[in-house]
Amino acid sequence: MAADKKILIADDEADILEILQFNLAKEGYKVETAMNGAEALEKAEKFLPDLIILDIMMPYYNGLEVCNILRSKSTFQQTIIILLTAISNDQTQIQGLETGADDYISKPVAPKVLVSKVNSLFRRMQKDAKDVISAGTIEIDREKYEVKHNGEIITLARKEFELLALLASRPGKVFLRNEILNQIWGTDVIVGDRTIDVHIRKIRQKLNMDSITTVKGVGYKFEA
Amino acid sequence: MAADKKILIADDEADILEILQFNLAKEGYKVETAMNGAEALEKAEKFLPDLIILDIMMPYYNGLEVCNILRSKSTFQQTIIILLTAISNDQTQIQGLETGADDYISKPVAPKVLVSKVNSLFRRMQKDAKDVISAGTIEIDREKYEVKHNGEIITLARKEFELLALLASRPGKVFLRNEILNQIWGTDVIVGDRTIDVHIRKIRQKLNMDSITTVKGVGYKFEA
DNA sequence: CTGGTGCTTAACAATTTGATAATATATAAC
DNA sequence: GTTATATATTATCAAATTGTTAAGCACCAG
Repeated sequence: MAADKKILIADDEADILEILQFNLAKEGYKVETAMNGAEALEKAEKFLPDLIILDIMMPYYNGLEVCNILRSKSTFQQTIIILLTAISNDQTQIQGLETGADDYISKPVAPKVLVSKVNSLFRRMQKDAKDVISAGTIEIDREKYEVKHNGEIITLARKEFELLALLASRPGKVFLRNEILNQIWGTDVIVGDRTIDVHIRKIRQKLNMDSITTVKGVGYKFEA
Repeated sequence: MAADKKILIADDEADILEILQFNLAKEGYKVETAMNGAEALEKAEKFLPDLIILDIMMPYYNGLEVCNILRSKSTFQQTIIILLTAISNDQTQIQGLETGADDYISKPVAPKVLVSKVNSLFRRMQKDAKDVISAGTIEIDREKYEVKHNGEIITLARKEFELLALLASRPGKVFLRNEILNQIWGTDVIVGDRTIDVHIRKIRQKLNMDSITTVKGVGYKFEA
């Protein structure tokens, strides 16, 4: 379940660090630790965690500062950040949320609470995350206009991209030629019969795999 | 969590309105509703929502029109706008972005999807307001109007700066040409086709690196 | 008034894309 | 197995898109 997600914990109290580390590691997460703000920043850069837990009260950059610095870097825009606060003071909590933290937990921390919060944050972020279609070894990101095959970026021209995105939007479904024409070329543009074939061919060529199946007399479908 | 953010929903179907309203209110948002375009405009002025959800197909000004009108007023420049579209047609989606919408959701809408999209948009917008963006070796300071590349200060003219800041606000995302025009030149100014290219060229020249990628037929994107 | 800067445009070059035609191959029907 | 039909493949060309350069205008500081 935890699928080797990486977590960085920063707290200046060694015993708390240990308890949290133990409990999260038990869940299957890969955990690194830091004892102050500066170290947290350093390790974050190297370790590239998916989630970071920051104690607010730490030497050399406190938790809020670290959070701020991280959030200003594009690398950490998507990283989940949880703040640990000793005081359940409203001010601090609000400040934390303004800083861009995703959640906060007030000390003392019950390990069970932390673990379940971490799990649920991962679940939530996954849903929220992004507008990408992923099917098998292929990932299609509409926003970035980018297709990845086994992690490798493949450059598709506009029509090719749209065609693939359309087919992949519903894996398994057979798209009639007319359906494809309407969706991608619109109803007022008229193109010859072979045009679709040619684009399909180019996609197959570039993806270098047979993920697009021809259903003769009907249309095409995408499958992982 | 939702910190009394205000949301306005406009749709002519009463039941959809009710479902969405219920789900968003449950999350802690303050929700108002409108059943047509004219009413949406009216309520927007009074209620001053932080986020507006517009069905595209509505009587008395459709969603696209309402979006256009709102965006032309300075009051609503910062307001988040989501379009609801019945058709998953690319054309409509692209038109929506060109009109200045921040996102679109295709019907039928799963309440959970909407809620998480709303949450993530609020989070994203919060980040975008950041004064300092840093991506890779580049640092952009909105307040000082200053760009640093490897610590070295690079002087960009205003339009150049704004263009770079826009692209860098979401590394990886492809900005359509019209999206760029709306964001930087506004909806009422009309400039020639090559203007964007020329500015892009100057930025590339001054930064002396290929961090801005052309996606032919679509737009430009910034990458670290 | 003058020189400099920023913004836009026009004109042209360079590039990429998408569509088509022509031909080959595959598939289903008979 | 042959024929008719649908799709695959390939090369080619026109159209669309972007890159580049230089020039013109507006504006501001000195």
